[in-house]
Amino acid sequence: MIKLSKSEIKRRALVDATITLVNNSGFHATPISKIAKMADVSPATIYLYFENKQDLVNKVFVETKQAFTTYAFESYSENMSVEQGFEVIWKRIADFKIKQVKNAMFLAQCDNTPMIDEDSRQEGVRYLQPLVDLWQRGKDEQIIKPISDYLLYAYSINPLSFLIVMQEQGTFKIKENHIEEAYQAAWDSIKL
Amino acid sequence: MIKLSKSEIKRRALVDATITLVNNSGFHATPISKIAKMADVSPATIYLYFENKQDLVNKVFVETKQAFTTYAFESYSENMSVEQGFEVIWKRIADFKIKQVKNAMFLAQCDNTPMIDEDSRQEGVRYLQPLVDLWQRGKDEQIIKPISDYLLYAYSINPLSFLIVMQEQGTFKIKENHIEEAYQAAWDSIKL
DNA sequence: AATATAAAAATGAATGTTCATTCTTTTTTT
DNA sequence: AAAAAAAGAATGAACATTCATTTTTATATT
Repeated sequence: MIKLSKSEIKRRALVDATITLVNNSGFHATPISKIAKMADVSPATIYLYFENKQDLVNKVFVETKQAFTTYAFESYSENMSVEQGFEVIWKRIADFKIKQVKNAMFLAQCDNTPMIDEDSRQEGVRYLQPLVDLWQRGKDEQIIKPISDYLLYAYSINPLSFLIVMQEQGTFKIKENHIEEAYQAAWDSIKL
Repeated sequence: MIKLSKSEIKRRALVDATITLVNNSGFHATPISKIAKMADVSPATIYLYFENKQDLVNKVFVETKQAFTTYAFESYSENMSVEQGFEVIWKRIADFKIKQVKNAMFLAQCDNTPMIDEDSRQEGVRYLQPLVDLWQRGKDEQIIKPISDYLLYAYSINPLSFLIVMQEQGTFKIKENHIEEAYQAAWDSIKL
């Protein structure tokens, strides 16, 4: 267990409070004062860690996206077959979204909202490069449909976000067997 | 051409301004004063048409969702085969999202954000009933995978939202042939 | 048809609150 | 005892909503 410095603990509390409150009320409906209170810190202290409110949310977004993709590619290696690679990545993504619902919800809101600055949004996209590369290989080897990466993403990865949002809104509960079904649907829609 | 009353014209201008500005900046970052200005109306006038800012956005959401589903089911009839019915509905939805990007964007933001009150959100869901009924028939006739409606939606309908959002963020341009590809991927992922 | 009058619709300015950010002082660490 | 970190209160701007008037519309009367 790595010992965190006091300021690192504080910073994480801020990041965590931001995610929780933005999930509940949205970015602009969440006052700095509330984030400070939840992180048990003075409002002024936030400005020692971040330039301003916008910088705070941008950084929280980029860091969360990075944590997400790191998790997603954890058990993937480039010398796997395309099908195996995709399965491994897909299932890690599913795993992340189910185990870290809060973070997944936050990312979903960021992706569909003008809340994050364009630069940070772009940075978030770049972390997905390994998946894009895998798809390219899949197209070259004629294993994956020769369609745009956006279509591939829309049909194989993005649906999970929708399911998580639905789950959080309380209308739908994801069960064990759903994951396998969802994976099959994902692969069916992109395989050649 | 139906002649609209003066107040109906004004109301529509308000609805339209709301959608435009919420798309650009998000709900809480959009002041009533700006909506009023864009609709060429005094801020006070908004309160003659809507109870308050929250009521405004709730109503705009419900009405836009209704317009969307009316459009979606326009050319569908219950005596079509399951496959034909699905194709017809799917393509109308695609059509709506491409031709009415602004409205589609707005709905996507509403779906992923705590901006809309729970009641209005629920009301929006109810309009999709005909599609749910069609899926039930498809499952009974063993044409569609026996999986939850949420999974079916996630894999066949929702991906379009993602594509539209990407298109609007300027990273991706939907082309004619994409639609057919996307439809195939949608059907592939839900058919038995 | 023209005018007068009442009702309705719309307005711009005022109000009070909320909030991001800054400033000065205090506490903690080195 | 100096430097760094944190705090709480103060500041000023932005905003949703309301209020007192003005403008427009509809109706009635000549």
